[in-house]
Amino acid sequence: MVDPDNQLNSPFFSRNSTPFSAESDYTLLSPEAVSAFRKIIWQYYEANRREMAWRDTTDPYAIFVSEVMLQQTQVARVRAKYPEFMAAFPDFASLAAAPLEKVLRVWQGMGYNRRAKMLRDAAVMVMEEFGGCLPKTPEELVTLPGIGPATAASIAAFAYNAPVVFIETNIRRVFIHFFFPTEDKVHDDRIRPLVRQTLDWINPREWYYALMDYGAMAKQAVENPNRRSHGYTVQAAFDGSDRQIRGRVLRYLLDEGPSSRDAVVAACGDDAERTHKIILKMVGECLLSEESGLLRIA
DNA sequence: ATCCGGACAG
DNA sequence: CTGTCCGGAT
Repeated sequence: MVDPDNQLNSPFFSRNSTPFSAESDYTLLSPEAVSAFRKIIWQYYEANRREMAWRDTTDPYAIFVSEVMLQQTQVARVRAKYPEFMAAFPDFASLAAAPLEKVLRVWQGMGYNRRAKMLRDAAVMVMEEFGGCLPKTPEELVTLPGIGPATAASIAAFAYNAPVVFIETNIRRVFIHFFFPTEDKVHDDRIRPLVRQTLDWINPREWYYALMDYGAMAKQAVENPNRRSHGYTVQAAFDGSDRQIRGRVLRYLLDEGPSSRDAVVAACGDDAERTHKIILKMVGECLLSEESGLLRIA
């Protein structure tokens, strides 16, 4: 599996040993590897724990907001926005009752604006279908809009200290770095059993904080191991992209209020036909609506 | 100029 | 399974 002459960053592979329990079984870690791995992660965490407002609480709403914000968004940006959002919408009831326009206004700068709509819609669903109480199991949580497998499991782990197994980018990076140091196109299906075997079943909440902090550090320390994950892709440039136009359209309507489509098209893009299509798509997503000739935040 | 990040629709 | 969705940092 591993070229013994390769210089490896992972401490788990040497000339004559691997962290796995059998030479032909790369799914079962040896007990020694499990405890050595845990020790590395815990020791790092003890010395380098990252402080975050949403780690100081187990309020399900606070965790829920933070996890949606953290989707596709780095910690630094969430840190800056989170207090403002929580002050504006302190609980499920206030978020559920808020007009989308108000939510998007607070959301500005976070990007991927559909998240803000789904977050508000999820709050409505919590109020109406779960009696104002966030469900506890990942199975129920994924039924909420904007909550996929990773976010559902994160919420279960952080709000309820549930020993769930999940993978997000920091976790993936740690496991690829330590256990697949020379492999390419590593599937999450190969990582998940290792996450399960190394999980701290008593304190999954702190364990996942520790894993994520280590993973965030690891992308600075070594060439990002996630480039060797199966799903890794390089994104198209932002400049000149549809995403950029969408961002402009939204900001224009927030600044100017309901406007004619022509005014928005003129202000937000060079190619009128293209901008038109983008606007129509946003209407299709119920981010915008159009009535009596005026385009507005839905 | 390049990098980073989960959900969802087609 | 593949393409789409944002913006700040570097």
